[in-house]
Amino acid sequence: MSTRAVCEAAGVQQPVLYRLFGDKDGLLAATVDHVWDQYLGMKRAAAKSEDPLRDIRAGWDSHTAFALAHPHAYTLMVSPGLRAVPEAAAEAMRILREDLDRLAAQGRLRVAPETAARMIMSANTGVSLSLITRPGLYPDTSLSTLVRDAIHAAILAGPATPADPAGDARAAAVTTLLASVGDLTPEPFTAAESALFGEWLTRIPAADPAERPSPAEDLKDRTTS
Amino acid sequence: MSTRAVCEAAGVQQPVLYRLFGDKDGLLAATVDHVWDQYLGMKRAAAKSEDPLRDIRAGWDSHTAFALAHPHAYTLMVSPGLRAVPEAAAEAMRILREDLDRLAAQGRLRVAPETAARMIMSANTGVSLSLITRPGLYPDTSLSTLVRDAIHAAILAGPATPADPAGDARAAAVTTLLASVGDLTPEPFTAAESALFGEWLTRIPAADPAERPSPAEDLKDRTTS
DNA sequence: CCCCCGCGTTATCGTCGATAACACGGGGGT
DNA sequence: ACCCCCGTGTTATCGACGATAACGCGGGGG
Repeated sequence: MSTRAVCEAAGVQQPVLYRLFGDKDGLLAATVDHVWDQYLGMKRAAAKSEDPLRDIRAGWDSHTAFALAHPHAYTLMVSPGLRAVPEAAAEAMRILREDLDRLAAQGRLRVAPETAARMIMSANTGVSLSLITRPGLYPDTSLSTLVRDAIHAAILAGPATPADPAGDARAAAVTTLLASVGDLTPEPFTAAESALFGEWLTRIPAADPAERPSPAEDLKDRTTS
Repeated sequence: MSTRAVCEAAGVQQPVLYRLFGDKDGLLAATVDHVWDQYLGMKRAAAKSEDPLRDIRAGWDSHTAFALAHPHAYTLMVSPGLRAVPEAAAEAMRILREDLDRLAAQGRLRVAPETAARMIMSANTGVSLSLITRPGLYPDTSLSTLVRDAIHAAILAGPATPADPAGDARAAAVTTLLASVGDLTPEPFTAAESALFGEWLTRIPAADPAERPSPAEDLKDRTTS
């Protein structure tokens, strides 16, 4: 990317760019600020429900959806390249912390809101960046929901393993057998039997689907592209 | 960073750089490859214990420590800027997945090893990057441990199956699934499928501990690959 | 002994980031 | 009405950078 190219695209000459933004880094910084403004605008416009946990979940999903909808802008936003953009990032952290404060006021938080906010934000950016920059390694966007619920379960108070133990044990049994299905070929299973057996194993639901939040909620059209 | 500067620092002229690396991106790519080699070398040299969970925890901590020790190299490594480096990243994921496979073979994993590996890797890079690039927002390194345990708690099977360190997680998984095969009919299995599925389950022998690779073999196998 | 090719050099081109100097044009004080 | 003045945009230019062409040297094989 060259300043000449963006000036030609904007229909002006170079000096106006340097008058407006100082230098090239200034232009990049202004762009990043603009992306942060869009992000924060979406965050501030999010309607709040009476259940802070629901809002926090929606906040995570909207974060991931924003990243997937604007991958280049998002990588710029969280990229460490340019001069500091701490203000917008701190504001995002503050918005998240407000929801966490509400959760803490209800006695449902196990850790300090600041700590919970840092856990959520860092994990969320990590998942989003991975989904964007390594789609070959992370082909499934449901990863976002999995990590989200993992972090939320860790910061929430209450029973350590609230999920039903029956479905939990079943899921563990499925993964155990899936891990060892290779050792079962060619004895006692033929290759075809192992293939079908593995296929059936993946069809076993993990637990009662009504209990846990649906991961099928589409992340796509949560933001305006 | 200019090619002239690195050539002067190396005591050579520009054309040797272009002969060796093609162009500037080639030099950057070679640097990134070198960093990945260091990372993978550390990962491969890590001694494996008899407890895969301990190894996975140590792997997370060494990942974070590597990032904190070489922040610039790490940001280069995970930065999406240059041409693809999928091979080293895939190898890192494979190394992690080997530990997770061992965990799954012991019946202690709730999700598929691939899924668990992606959850761990994405969250770990997210935490490491946050600690590096936003030290003002993430002043405490213990964030890494918190997120680590959150992810691990989410992928680990519940406190069920406390015994069976010796090896019969497979048999336990078989009995678990046998007990719940009735709940799987008529969905997602037809009666005939459930019948065959149950029959196959009974054909699975108890795991033979000698069949599993020993940690020493594991290590040798890794270093040769 | 000479040839040849891997390796390094000097010299140069086009482009880029950044700035100096200048040109236009409309609003406010007298 | 006049002129001053500054905000805005232009042309011209500089130094540095990425990249390449052309050349030179030196040691191993026919």
